[in-house]
Amino acid sequence: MAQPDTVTRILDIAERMARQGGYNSFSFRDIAGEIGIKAASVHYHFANKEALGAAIADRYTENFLAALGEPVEAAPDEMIQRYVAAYRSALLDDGLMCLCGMFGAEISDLPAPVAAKTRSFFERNMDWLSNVYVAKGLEAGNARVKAGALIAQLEGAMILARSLDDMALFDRISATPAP
Amino acid sequence: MAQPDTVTRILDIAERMARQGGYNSFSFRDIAGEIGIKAASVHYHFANKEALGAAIADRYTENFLAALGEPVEAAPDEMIQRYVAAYRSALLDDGLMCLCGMFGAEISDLPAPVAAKTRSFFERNMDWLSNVYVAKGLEAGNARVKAGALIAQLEGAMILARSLDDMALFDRISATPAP
DNA sequence: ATCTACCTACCTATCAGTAGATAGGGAATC
DNA sequence: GATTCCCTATCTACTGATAGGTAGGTAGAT
Repeated sequence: MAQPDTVTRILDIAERMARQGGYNSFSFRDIAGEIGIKAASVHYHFANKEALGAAIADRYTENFLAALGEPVEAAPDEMIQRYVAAYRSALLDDGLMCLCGMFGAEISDLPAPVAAKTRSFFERNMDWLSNVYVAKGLEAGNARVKAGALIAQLEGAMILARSLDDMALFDRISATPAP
Repeated sequence: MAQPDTVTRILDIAERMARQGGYNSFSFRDIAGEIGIKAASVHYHFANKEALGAAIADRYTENFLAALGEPVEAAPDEMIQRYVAAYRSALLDDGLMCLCGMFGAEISDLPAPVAAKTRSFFERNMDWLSNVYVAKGLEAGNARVKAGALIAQLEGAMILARSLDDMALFDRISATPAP
């Protein structure tokens, strides 16, 4: 079997629940129940809910960026394709919303540490994509807006595809300039 | 004073709370407290939470589409501008997320009636915008994807602008083609 | 006399969080 | 080699707050 350790299982379950229904949709009780331990035992690993929320946002960001590699690792167009593919995988392989897209929508209601990690996800993604667009020849300011436009479109495309229950729409949108 | 009636106040408060933190962030208790009545009295107007959730999604959709007018009311480019302005107003005038963007992110965790209203918001918006793009000369299929791309970008731009606390980013993104 | 819009008073379920006990393992001490 | 001690990971048992929801009553207007 080689079950992952308890901390990993807590993070996995909390992340999955949060990516379905947001910050208020995961609970210590449900997580514990799924693992087969008691809710109080989850508190041994994560002092409180905002610590767990921040932990899943942090892990999500690290994994996401690690999967992307360095922004200058290949030709800019290939890196952009890779960026789109990362969202595509989150949507289709996981069958879930982007965690930070979800938290981003809820940002004004999140505990400060969770909001900060969410913001950091977008800042680091903006930086990464800006570097790609700069490598493609854009001026820094324009690169940043272009980065924002792509991130926005991909987050929105996830929402739209899931709401309309039409996953193929994600691919069609992510290949289309918006305005 | 001319306070709006209780039903309207309930809807207003529930909508505002939902647009901040999602479906799980508004409660009969909080709504009642803000109006100055008891939680049980809110149940007189809305039998249960999913009825209230569906009601705010429905009212939001109707108001949104009413503000847009008919898709062929003016030149296509002007209608697109008007569409962008509707999101801009939701973000900047209200200072809130789009209700259905929020519900769309949470769609897999919503009670069926609320999910249906959310889906309906996007379907009707897709129809409306598709008509604009058709009027602009696009073939129906392409118009639909173009519509999806713009809706996605605007929903995502709201998330991004709020997460990065940079409202000007919304305007820059909504004027920029994404991929 | 009925309807509207509220009320009090309650229910059961769930929430995050805490205190204190315990079983087992490993390491240091005798 | 046995004993002591501590650490880890869990447990039981609880708290106070909050959730959605219900039953039944009531004052005032039509």
